Amino acid sequence: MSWTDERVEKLKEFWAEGMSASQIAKQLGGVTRNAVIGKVHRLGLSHRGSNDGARTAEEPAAAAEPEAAAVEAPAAEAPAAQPAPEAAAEPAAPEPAEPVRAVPVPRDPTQPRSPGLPTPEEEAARVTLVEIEKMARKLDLLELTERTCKWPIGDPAEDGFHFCGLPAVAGKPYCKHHVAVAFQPMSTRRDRSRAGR
DNA sequence: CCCTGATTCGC
DNA sequence: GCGAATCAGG
Repeated sequence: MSWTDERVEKLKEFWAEGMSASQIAKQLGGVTRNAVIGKVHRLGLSHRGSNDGARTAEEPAAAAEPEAAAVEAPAAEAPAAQPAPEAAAEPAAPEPAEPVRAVPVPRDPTQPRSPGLPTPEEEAARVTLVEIEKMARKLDLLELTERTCKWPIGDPAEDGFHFCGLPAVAGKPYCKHHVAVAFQPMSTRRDRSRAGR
């Protein structure tokens, strides 16, 4: 791969957004973080903190690039409710390098659930969640990596919001505990709706 | 050990 | 110009 115009543009964009070199490298593909860093330096856009004379592209989350826009909250799944097929084989599961507020919290353990179906297993899962949360590393958004559990804990809008942060299962965005609750196969759903087939 | 960016230097 | 290897650090 070479530094085409587009790729350089993305590089600038990502770098400006605060992505790490390795993250950018993964995003772009075909390059290593070293390549990215090298290019960044050659472009003279090192210091991210201070904007140089030229105005930098500071699009919050430009919907320009489909790939770039693919920066969805990895925890966008509805935990304990439906399996997330995305984790199966995803080329890109970029870290949220931007303020994520659209994170569907796994449910505040203290809050009652949907009145109607407190499934025994859901109940169990929920109880388990609070247990897991107790041992969470409580990582900040910026501290997340591909090897840390990205299970959100708390309300993103609130103060003590954090992520689980325990070692993530290889290839999945969550730790083994949260994988267990997040990727529950359609189970104990004995309602065999005839309509289904 | 995981990760970060910075620098060097042969290509 | 490029980027792997290396360095220096968290």
